[in-house]
Amino acid sequence: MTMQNPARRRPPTIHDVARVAGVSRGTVSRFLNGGHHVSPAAAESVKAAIRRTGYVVNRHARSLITGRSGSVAFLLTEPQERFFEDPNFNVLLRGCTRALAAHDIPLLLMIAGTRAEQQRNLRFIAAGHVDGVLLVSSHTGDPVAQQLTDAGIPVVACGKPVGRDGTSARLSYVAADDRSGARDMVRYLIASGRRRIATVAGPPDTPGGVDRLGGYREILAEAGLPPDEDLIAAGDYSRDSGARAATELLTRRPDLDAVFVASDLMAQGVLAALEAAGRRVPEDVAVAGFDDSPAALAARPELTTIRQPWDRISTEMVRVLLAQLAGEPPSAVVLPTELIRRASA
Amino acid sequence: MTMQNPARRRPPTIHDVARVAGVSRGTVSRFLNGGHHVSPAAAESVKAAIRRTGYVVNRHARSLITGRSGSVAFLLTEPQERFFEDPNFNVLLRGCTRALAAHDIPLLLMIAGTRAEQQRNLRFIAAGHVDGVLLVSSHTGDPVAQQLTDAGIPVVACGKPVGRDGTSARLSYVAADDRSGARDMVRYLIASGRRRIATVAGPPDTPGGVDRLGGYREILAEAGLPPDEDLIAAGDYSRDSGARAATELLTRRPDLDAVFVASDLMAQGVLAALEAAGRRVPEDVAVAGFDDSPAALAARPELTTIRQPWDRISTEMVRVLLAQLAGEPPSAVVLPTELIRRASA
DNA sequence: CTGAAAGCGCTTACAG
DNA sequence: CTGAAAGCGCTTACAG
Repeated sequence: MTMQNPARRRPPTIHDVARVAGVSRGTVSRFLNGGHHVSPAAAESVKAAIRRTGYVVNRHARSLITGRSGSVAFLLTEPQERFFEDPNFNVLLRGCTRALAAHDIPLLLMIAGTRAEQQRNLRFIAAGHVDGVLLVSSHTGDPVAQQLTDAGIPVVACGKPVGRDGTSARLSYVAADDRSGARDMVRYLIASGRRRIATVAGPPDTPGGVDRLGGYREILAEAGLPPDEDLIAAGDYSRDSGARAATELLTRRPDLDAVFVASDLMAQGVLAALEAAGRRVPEDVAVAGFDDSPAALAARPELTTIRQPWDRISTEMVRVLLAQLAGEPPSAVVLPTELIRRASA
Repeated sequence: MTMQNPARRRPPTIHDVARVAGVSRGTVSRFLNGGHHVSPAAAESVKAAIRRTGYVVNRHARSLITGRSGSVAFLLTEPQERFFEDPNFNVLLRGCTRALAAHDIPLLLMIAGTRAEQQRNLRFIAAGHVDGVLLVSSHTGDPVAQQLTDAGIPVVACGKPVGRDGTSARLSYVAADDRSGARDMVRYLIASGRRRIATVAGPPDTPGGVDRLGGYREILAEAGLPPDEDLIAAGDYSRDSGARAATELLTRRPDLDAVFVASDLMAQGVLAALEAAGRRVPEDVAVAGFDDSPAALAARPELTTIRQPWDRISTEMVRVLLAQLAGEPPSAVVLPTELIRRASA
């Protein structure tokens, strides 16, 4: 770790710019930081000097004095196997990276699947190496959000935190309207004539697991369809768990004519199980997914599903975080979903 | 951007540690940087003082003086639509993040799909804000690798750069053995009795596009099968392009009995086109993919494919980059692939 | 082995 | 509006 490439010459500093512009370093710095208290003439010559020298601010020096790093962490505490398999993750990560880049803010990617990794990242963040955190973590048991807010770090979570109590009121979040999306889909299934509608829910410690199931129950009740726990199974958002849940549902209720599945990936598993059982989709059984991920298009038949506005979710997360960095209080943003009709239902 | 959370008190500095340990700041710093020229007794008291104060080094101050940022960029110059859709991307990104985290090195994620984004990121990197770059970019026309090495930045590319000339000899890379993987698969198809073996190649300006096609041609020749350009089509690694290519191949050679496809995603498209044409897989036509991505398992039937060792690719990329940061010369690493048998061939 | 001191590049009151 | 100066927290020769 000792060698420095000799071809790499030392970049120009604020001092070089000041000399070329014929002003003091303080004036250059003031120009860089908003241009207040800088005369138009001075501003002009500084601008020209910056161009001429190719000056780029040294963020380390700036951070040392301001106490802010100018960067943001994208922290993934989800056990990575599951979430990295989720195509939504890419859209979210890309969106956040882009939205931050528009503000010249680098994104540090941090993965904390294990407890040890969580601690290491927490120390790093608490040491002030990032100004704020975009948090992706959907499980209740996860103490990271609380620890971060306790440490005074601005945090914006992706998805509604489950089991929020009073102490976590400081936590901002951005989420799609899971409940409303579920309601739309089940209403659609009923409207297309289905009556024995099963569901494969997500884990009960995730917002998607709770609210999508809640919406399903509500619409069934509103339609006067009797509640039936035999029509309800749960998975862990993986493809395999969807297949297992569907097999179980078919055993309990062989007469089911629709399955509302809480994720596209699980819906792929449901399709496989239905095929293995000799059921035709959508003729015998309608299958509806959730997410409108690439998995929905890869499925055969292509999935009717609920689109989550991932592009907007990512830009909103960044917007809310930057607002907090600027001193505004935490806020919650819930975004509408959209029903996408394809071949499976 | 002005408010500082008042609850966030100033973290301990090296000065606090020195005071508690009863030594000078220089001694603490020497302890932190390898412990050379520090007596065992001093080391002990410093260690205790660090624990007691909860000291964490201020990386900005360190970077300011060492000229090194202690961080690394993961730079994606691929037009993002395509590569973010690629499930391999996740595995690679996660692997690199983890491998770097083991060395306490943060990863900055940078996306440069457009020319403007490339320039912005290039400026950021050349300004010394990262020590090295893990580069993902598979297209020849892409000047980023050259610009980075010209600027004296250590770079490790993922995949063999196409059209390398003498001037890019400084560029390290880590890649799977595409040619050998393609040879294995075509040999397997021949061994299972196929004789009219078509291929859907990748873009000719990507290493996968060149070497997988090259391996295909070689084995056909070695087996004494006549070369036939009608059996060769190309896609752009997207699912749709695979479907289009397969449709074209079926028109030109309706008698084909196998298709070797240069990616699993394109193979999904090939499967769809074959199904639409009424061909059974693998009975009428064997289909083989490449990558062993999640797409291979999502396909129906599940794909026989070539596994790329993405875990090893990512750890090797990080190893080679760290070696370069330590002063070692660039190097190339080519990793073996593995044939995975499933239902499609 | 260890301390005192200089300096990395920047920002920010403080005077003028 | 602008300059001179202090200081952010650290590393590194330099003496001892």
